[in-house]
Amino acid sequence: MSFKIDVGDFSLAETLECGQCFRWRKQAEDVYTGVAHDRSVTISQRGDELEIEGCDRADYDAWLRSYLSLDEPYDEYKAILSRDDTLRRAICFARGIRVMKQPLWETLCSFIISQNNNISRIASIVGMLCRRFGENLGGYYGFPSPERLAELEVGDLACLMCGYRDVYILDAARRFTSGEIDGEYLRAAPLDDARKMLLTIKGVGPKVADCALLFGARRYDAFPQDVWIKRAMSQLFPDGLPEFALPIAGIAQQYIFHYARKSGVISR
DNA sequence: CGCCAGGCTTCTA
DNA sequence: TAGAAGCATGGC
Repeated sequence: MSFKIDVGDFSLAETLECGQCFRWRKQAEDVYTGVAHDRSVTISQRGDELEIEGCDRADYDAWLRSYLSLDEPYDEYKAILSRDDTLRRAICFARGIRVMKQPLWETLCSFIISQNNNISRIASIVGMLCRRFGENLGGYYGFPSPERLAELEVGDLACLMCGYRDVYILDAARRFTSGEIDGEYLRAAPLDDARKMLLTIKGVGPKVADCALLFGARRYDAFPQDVWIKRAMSQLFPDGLPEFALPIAGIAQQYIFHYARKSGVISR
């Protein structure tokens, strides 16, 4: 069973391959399979049409639409950001990118793994983490809960081959389980206070904290700065982003990140 | 062999 | 308090 959805100004490939998520696999050109909300979903895009398998329309309305941020006013966001010529160029380079809304724990854990690592290996470690510790949902696996991981010892994570990040994952899982890390607070508190809460986790610094806030807590004012963004900022925005962009700096961040990595305009 | 990857912790001056 | 070394692993 499958159904179709019309979308405008959206690219499945750009959205899933711009480095914000790690559980989607390309099956063919513009065809991707991933696990979201404990379902294995396959999405194909042809033009402005998505064909969706693995969930029904009610699921789309309940969570998939929001997961892909198809419920967000991107025409408006892009119009605001395009007031700056450089931002407009970055957006035009990959107009179909949307910042997804992923589960907080999955996002935090994935970006802890991401540190000093490359995207393909991040995806491989996350995949292993799910296969080994996630719930078997019938041939595919959910993302393991913090409670599940919190009961493990460091040695149990050796199978992930994630190096020194094993202790970070466990610390995050335990702090999440204990309630010290509170999703509601992260979504509602002033950005700096939310960031401070995340920074108390071992192995979580400013970059990972901002990724968790942007991708996992819908904090569009968070602005993760990795090596590519730092290069892009010094070369394109030496005085920082224009002020009107700051409330949605995180949206701008994703266009800049992709532009910096793929356009060839930014040098190392 | 070296360098790099969506960094962070720890040590040092 | 700023800056550099050290850190696991794998691809090139």
